[in-house]
Amino acid sequence: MGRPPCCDKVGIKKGPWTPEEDIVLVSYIQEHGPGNWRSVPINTSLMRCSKSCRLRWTNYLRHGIRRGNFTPHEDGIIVHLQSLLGNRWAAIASYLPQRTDNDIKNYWNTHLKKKLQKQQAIGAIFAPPPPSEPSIIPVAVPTAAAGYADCHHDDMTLSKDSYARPASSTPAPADEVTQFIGQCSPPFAATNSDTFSSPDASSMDNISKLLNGFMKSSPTQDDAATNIKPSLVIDINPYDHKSGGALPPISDDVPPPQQQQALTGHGGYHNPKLQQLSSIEKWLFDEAAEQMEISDGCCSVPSMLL
DNA sequence: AAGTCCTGCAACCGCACCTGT
DNA sequence: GACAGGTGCGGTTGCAGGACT
Repeated sequence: MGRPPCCDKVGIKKGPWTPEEDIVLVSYIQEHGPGNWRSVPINTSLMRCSKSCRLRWTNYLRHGIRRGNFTPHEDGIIVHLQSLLGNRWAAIASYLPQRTDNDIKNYWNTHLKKKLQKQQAIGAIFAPPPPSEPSIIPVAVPTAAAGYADCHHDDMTLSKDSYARPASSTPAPADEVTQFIGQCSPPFAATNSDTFSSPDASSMDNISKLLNGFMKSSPTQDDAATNIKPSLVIDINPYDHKSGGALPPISDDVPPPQQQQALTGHGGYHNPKLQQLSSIEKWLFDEAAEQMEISDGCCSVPSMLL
């Protein structure tokens, strides 16, 4: 007997999610927690396959997600990590806890890749660029704070070299990642208050927006929207709000096994290099949680630089 | 103003891997 | 150890909205 498809092709809804569906999914996860995706469409009225539910949650509804408006610092991190790790978006996303792998992947494909191509073209004509010339790749914080300057300069050289490396080729050795991390020591990880205060708005905004849309689309709700919203939104993610620890990277607030997968990335479960990377990442997050203070949301700037 | 092209993003698909039996 | 089910990841696609002619 063959393995049944992940979801019946018949009767499964595809395409954009409606606010109503989002609410059903959020409500279910709020009650049962993320995971066990197979049971989600079974136990809800959602006519979606489990994968679709998981994707919707992890990429859009999940707590603590920040959307759009990538900062120059995030740009730099993504560019550099992409050069080091290749297209391991999940691994890269683990350094940016408030970004999803899909978001980063899209951003890379639509923005950063073009920037880099442009830069390469310019570099071919004007190489080497004068040090004072503003970089097309905005790696460092706008203030050009000294704390990131060290990271910045090597970013450029290393990245340039690395861009020639096919994305699918062998990722950079873990020690190269370590070096990068050591140079920059950026606040990759969100701190507690970072994640649990203002960025909450990201998730809350997501839900609020969809609720607003839902209310707008529901003629019977009208002015009741503002009254209903809080009760529905109130504790979208009961698992994180009161927790004291740093938000695990990219996890769905799930137990360690999935975190581990998120850290090691796709296909890296038994890859020694990536296992090493995983420990580096753990260290990174621990250290960052201790040292870094909050700033504007995701990639916070150390207080000393403010 | 209308039509076409381009861009960005959400979502889907297929494969790889893990886990439990 | 083999197998089946469940989950995660990366690549790709399709659509909506903006830009351009």
